[in-house]
Amino acid sequence: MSKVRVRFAPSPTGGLHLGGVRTVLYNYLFARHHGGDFVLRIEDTDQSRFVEGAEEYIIQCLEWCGLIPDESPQKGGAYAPYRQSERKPMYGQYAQQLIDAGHAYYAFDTTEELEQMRVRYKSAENPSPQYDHTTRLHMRNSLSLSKDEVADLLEKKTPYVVRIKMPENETIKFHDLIRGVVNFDTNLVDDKVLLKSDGMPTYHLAVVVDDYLMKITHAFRGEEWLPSAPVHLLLWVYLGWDKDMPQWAHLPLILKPDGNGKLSKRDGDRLGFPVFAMDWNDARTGEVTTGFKERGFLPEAFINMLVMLGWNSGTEQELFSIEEMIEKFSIERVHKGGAKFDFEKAKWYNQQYILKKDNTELASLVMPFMEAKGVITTVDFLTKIVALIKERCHLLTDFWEQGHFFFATPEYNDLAPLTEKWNETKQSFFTKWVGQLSAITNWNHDALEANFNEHMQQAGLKKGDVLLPLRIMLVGGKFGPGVFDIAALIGKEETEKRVKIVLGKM
RNA sequence: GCCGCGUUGGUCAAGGGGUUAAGACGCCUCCCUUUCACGGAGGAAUCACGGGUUCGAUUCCCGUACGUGGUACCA
Repeated sequence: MSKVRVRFAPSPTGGLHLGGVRTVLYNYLFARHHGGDFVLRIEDTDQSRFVEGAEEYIIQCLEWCGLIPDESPQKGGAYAPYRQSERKPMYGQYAQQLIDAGHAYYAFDTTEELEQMRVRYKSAENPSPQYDHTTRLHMRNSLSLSKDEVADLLEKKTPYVVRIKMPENETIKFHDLIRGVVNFDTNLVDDKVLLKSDGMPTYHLAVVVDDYLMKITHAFRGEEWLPSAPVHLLLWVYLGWDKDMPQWAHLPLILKPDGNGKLSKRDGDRLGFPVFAMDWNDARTGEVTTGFKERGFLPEAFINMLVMLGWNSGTEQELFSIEEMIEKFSIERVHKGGAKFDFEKAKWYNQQYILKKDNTELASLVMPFMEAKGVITTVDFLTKIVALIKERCHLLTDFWEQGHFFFATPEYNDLAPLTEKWNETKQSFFTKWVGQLSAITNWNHDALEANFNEHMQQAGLKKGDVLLPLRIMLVGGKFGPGVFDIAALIGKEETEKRVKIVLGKM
């Protein structure tokens, strides 16, 4: 059996959708599992949709995810070039081969003529008429025109496209790795354009030619490609390459959490979660769309969450290292049905990885998020804080929410929980306690707690009376890790300062 | 409209002719902790519908419904 070769073939038109990353993941895992190659091919045949920077962005996303291709436009490889725009000269001959064999034909119809055809044949039973065996003889193409007319049009450099001539009354059958046998009736498939008037191939021709030339053995793509699969199957046969045709797998869609339908960037904006892997800065509109990375996800967690969206190992295991995924992944265990994206579950995955992560490493990952909030600190100090608050953080951005009081004195916007149950006893207890703090020589958690308890008992108070007030004084709210841990970390002076500030407000 | 694909709790899902139909997220209760969280123990909640086949269907077959994708010189 030949070496496994798979490919991810995005078109550089915008942000990298989480469904795209999952397709990359499944390709990558499959390739690694079988000791094969993973190729990145850029499908930029539509120059009108080309977006500046999109290709570099895709590469960066793959790097962040740790899904590095073996061959790519940047890296090169034995099958270069890996950008379809740079492969343009290669497609024409195959289109010609198809024409010569009678499996494709020239079509000279203008956009307006196509539009007229659709209007003319449109009816209640047939709302979207196709360019197919029922209509092609009524159009201007090398099937309906005489040889001389065609030669003349060609001679005059009349713009044309090349269309596949779909056969009549045939059933195209193929085996999909996920869905099993799938059938299509060729009468219902239209004569897809293979070569555009600008000489560029459409996806349909390009995907077949490139998969053949690049010796792709397994082709994984989204379910939305299933209806055009018969065109691709036929092309493999007509070009005489069917012995080398890759095995197909059409991946289920990732759906929006509410309602139905494919998950789109809009849903993310609407429901408040990212859809793209990384921030996407659209050069055309100037719009910035938040990505999972910038939202505070760890790449390992992002990948783990994605692998489980449509695949499972058949066991109860949910957390997998990339090595385990490679070992256990199999395309046959991919679900047929689409999966609704659940941001809560995504956050849970991230939390699991935060909990596992070494504190020092975690601190360096959290650092940029702190700096973005204007916090200036050292990895050393941040490591201590991260250790204390990590178990209540789902995202890297949560560390600021949960720990900002370590870096700045709280603003005490809401002291109501304190004032409600405040009294003279508490006032004098805290005044007295804060007054003797300077005498404490070993400023640490245990010593502080012992000292506090001693004063508390002398004043005839209980933990329930004074612990929460102390927390609010130090933190500014009813949250955070143990109070004495906080006091130990922020230091004696800051502790004194905060207690006095609040005492002054009571 | 037509064609393709799909349908197990709110979500991700295991399973597959006879089961108390796993597990996870989320939700609820309790324990731990005098905050929150982590951790622990419980709980509510599911086989879209109708026909077959069968001693027996969630599982197999056929319909229906619903959803979704496609029906471009976009991928």
